[in-house]
Amino acid sequence: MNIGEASTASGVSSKMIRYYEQIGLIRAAARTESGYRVYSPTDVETLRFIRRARDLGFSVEEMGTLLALWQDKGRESADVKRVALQHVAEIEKRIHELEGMARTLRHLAGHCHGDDRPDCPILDDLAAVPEPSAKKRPARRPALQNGP
Amino acid sequence: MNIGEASTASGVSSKMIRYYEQIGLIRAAARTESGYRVYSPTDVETLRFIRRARDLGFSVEEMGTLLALWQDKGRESADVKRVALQHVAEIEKRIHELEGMARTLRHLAGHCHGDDRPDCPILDDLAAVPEPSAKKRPARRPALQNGP
DNA sequence: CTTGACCTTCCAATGATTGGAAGCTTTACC
DNA sequence: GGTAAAGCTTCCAATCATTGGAAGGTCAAG
Repeated sequence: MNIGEASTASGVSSKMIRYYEQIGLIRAAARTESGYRVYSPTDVETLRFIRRARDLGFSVEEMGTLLALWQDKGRESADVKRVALQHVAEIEKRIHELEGMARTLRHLAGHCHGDDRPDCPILDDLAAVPEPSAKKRPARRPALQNGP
Repeated sequence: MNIGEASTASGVSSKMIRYYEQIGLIRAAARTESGYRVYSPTDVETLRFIRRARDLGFSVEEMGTLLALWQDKGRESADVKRVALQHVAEIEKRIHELEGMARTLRHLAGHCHGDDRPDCPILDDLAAVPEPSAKKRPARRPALQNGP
C-alpha cells in the first residue's frame, strides 16, 4: 500500500502523512526498492486514529500522547481521561471567548440601523475610548468587553 | 509620542504596530530626524480601534474593511452591519464545531472508568473503523463526526 | 515506448504574533 | 561631559498545521 492509498483509506492527506513522519509523530514508513513509502493495515489504523483525534481538535502534541497511551497496553484509563477532559476544558474556554464576541457583536448590530445613513453604533463602540477606570461609583459591569 | 507610548496607550504591541504598518493596514508613521516613529493622538485612536476589532475576533482583512468604513464619513451603516453580522455567523459556525467536539469528548469521557485499568472507550472510539457506509437501513445520523 | 498518474525531496507560503540579534538614540544619573 | 540603561531601528526566524509547487524519478496502461 503506497502513500496515496493510505491517504484515501485513512482520510489523512499524503502531505500530512509525510509531515507527521518528519516530526516524529509516526514512525518512518517502510520503503520499496525505489524509495516509495509502504503502509501496512496497522499503519493505516494509526493514521485513522490520528485523523479522528485531529477532528476532535487535539493538537499534534496531544495526539502524540494519545497515540502513546493507545499503544501502551498497560496504560491507566485515568491518564486518557485526563487528557480528554483537559482538552474539553480548553475547548470550552475557547467557546466562551467566542460567545462573548458574538454576544457583543449581536448587541451592537442590533442597535445599528443598517440603512444608507452613516451613523453606526458598531463603529462608535470600536472607536470608543475606554473610561480611565471609574467615575463616581464604579459600574457593576465595566461595560461590554471580554476578559484578559 | 513614540511607538512604545502609542503601544501602551492603545494596547497594541510595538511589534504589531510595525507589522500593521508593514502590511499596509495603517499608514506609515511620521519619523523624527533620527528615524523614530512618531504617533499623534489620532493615530492612537486608530490603533485602539484596531485593538478592539481584534479583540472581537476580526481578521486583519476585516479590520481593514472596518477601518475604511470608519474613516469614510459617507458610509452606509448597512455596510458595517453586514460585515459585523457575517463575522458573527463565522463565530457561531466555529462555536458549533467546538461544541460538537466537546460533546463527543464529554460523552466518551463519561463512559471511561478513569482508573488504573487500561480499558478506555475514548481510545476505542478513536481507533474505531468507520462503518463502510451503511448496513441494512442507513443510519439517520451517520455517527459522531464533523462535516468536510 | 510513450503518456499520465503517482511518488520522491525541498522550499515557500499561509495568519497573527512573538523572539532575538545587531546597532543606533535618547534619557537619566553622577 | 561620560556612561549605562532603556528604548528605538531593521532584519530574520520561529510558532502551528496545512497546502502548494517545482524538479525529477517510477509505475501502470495503452
